[in-house]
Amino acid sequence: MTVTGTQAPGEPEQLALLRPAVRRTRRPSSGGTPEPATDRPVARVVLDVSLPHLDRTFDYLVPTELSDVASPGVRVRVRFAGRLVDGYVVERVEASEHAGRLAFVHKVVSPELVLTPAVHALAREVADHYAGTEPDVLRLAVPPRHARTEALEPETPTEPPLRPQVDSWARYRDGAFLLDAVHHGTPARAVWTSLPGSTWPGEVARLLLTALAGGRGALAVLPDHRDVERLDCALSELGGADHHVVLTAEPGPAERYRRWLAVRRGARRAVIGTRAAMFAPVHDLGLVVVWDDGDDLHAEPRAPYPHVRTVLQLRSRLEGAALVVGGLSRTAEGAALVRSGWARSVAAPRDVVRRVAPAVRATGDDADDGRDGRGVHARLPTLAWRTAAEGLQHGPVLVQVPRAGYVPGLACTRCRAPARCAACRGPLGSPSGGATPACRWCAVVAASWSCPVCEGTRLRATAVGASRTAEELGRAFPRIPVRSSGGGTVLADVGPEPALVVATPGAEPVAPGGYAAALLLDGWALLSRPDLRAAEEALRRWLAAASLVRSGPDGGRVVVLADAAHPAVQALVRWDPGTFADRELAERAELSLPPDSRIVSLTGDPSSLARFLAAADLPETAAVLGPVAAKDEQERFLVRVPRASARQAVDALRAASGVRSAHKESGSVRVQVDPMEVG
DNA sequence: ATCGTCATTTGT
DNA sequence: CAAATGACGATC
Repeated sequence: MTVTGTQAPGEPEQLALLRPAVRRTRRPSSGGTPEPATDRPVARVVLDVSLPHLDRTFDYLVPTELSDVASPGVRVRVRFAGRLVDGYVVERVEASEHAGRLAFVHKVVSPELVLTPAVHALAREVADHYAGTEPDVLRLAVPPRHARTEALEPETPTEPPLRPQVDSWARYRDGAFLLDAVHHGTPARAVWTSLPGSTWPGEVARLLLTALAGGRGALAVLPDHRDVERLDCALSELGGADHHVVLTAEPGPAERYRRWLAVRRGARRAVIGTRAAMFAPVHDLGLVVVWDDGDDLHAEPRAPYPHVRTVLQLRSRLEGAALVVGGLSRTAEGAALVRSGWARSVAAPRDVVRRVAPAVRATGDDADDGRDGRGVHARLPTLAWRTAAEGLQHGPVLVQVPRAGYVPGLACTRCRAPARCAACRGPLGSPSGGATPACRWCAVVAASWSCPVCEGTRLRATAVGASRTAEELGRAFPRIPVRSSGGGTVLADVGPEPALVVATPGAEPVAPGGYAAALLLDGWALLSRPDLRAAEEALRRWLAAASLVRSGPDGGRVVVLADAAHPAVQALVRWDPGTFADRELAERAELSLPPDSRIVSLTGDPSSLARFLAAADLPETAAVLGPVAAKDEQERFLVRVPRASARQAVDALRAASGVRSAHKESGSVRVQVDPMEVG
């Protein structure tokens, strides 16, 4: 349904209408001058205009004939500064505060209520947190309209399921507590470290079904489509297939909108999906889950670059929902939530972990490990070689190789510790052409570097490149089939027969009953990436691959090619991501890095950046690092600020964006709060 | 994009 | 000194 109103009348006293309904024009309303509605004639409208200084609501008069459909939540078209723009009604009120003349709502696009009060409030907070605008967030949160789909027969609602068994959650300390809280609608918050194996989809499914059984809605966000499919299967197996929808980028716009509408209309009370599902308008939300929060797919690449974990944190608070941050590993951010007392740690006791975790050994790529022969023998330590050969007698062997294309960093030649800047602790990089190394954050040149660990003075590049090892492995086992997963072709699963399964991180296929062994190659390169999350990320990828290996005492073997003394490697060998995350958090705090401090990256052309920073009234505690050169003749600054004054700094940067756009300044400045990759 | 405001220029 | 012009900022 579309009803069209007319433009604002040119008459002088269509003012703020402090007393509506008193005004009667001479002409009947058919003549082109609309009558304002008698009941709450003023609509507050969020405009789809992403200029920072216009990031607020604007008031419009509702014509009588639109009064019934112009409810909070509908899409509208309104005249704004001479042009028609899209927007959403977010409120209907008696009178406006606006001193000037109000224009009429031009048209109600559809009576469908697409922007719920909860999502409006969430979008506002997300915009504020990320120094962005609400319309930018709404573009991520509300899918484009598909008129034909709106007209279809609506889905019929389903009955909530009975309460499922606590079951495998009993293996976790505080697992039963968590399920109980979710069932009773208590907004519990947990950072959950899942046991290895393929049990997590069932465990997440039980969480969701428990929330439904308690009469509340539920939402789970996972990094990629394969993870969503696994959870989808688990829900079906537990008999919960009718209660949820899958929101991913896969289906076309019509199907996506159909599923989204089923959620919005309350016909489905649970949502599972990838990133964009974090904004799904679930009714009476009682539980939000983010799985594998360390995966960088959880970071939205469009402005204002919100992260799933952060959005769901805000959401759980706004909507009184329980929050579960889960994964096989644990991020420093997750550890920080536990440490601050905001969330509870849910993990299995050590003896349970030891029973189910595969046996992991580390082997350096140094000569002391001993090598024999030529070709792959020369490039692979004996232990790794033997593990693969023995594993292939019993089933498939997984070989994890890092994706090509990581930016090489610099490390100490002697002890291989990643080289950090003496001035700001940022990572050192080598400008092209092999010139003097310089900091990638603050651009200070490291003319005379010495290693703080071993006092070595020479640096070497830490390039990634040994993926060819996998091909050579294949040639070394001529009768064994080699399956490849990664890049364009990602396999969901492989058979139980012996095979070498070469996969890049995140693309590991599942093997029935688990792999007989896994080789995690190029550990050194992963660990010395010039990124503050390099170690955490390496462990996350290793745990993900190793958890696909047969568990228990007679289970599979895992070999990682990395220094056994490195904390991330020790955490893998001992299967103890919790302790590692605590350590990582403490280390980052010492270096004033996230999540202890907040980092905001500012990218743009040099003159815009200079004016922007001059206009930003940053707190005293903020450190401005840079500039360093970025792509397309741009520069980048990092603003580093302690958590306590982070909000003040972000507000200041948002205000500076407002000033910039109000003055119609040329050029652009991209503001990214807590970017995933720093370095 | 467009409209209104206010300062400045131009015409008598 | 009034009318015309233009720069600027808000935009309901």
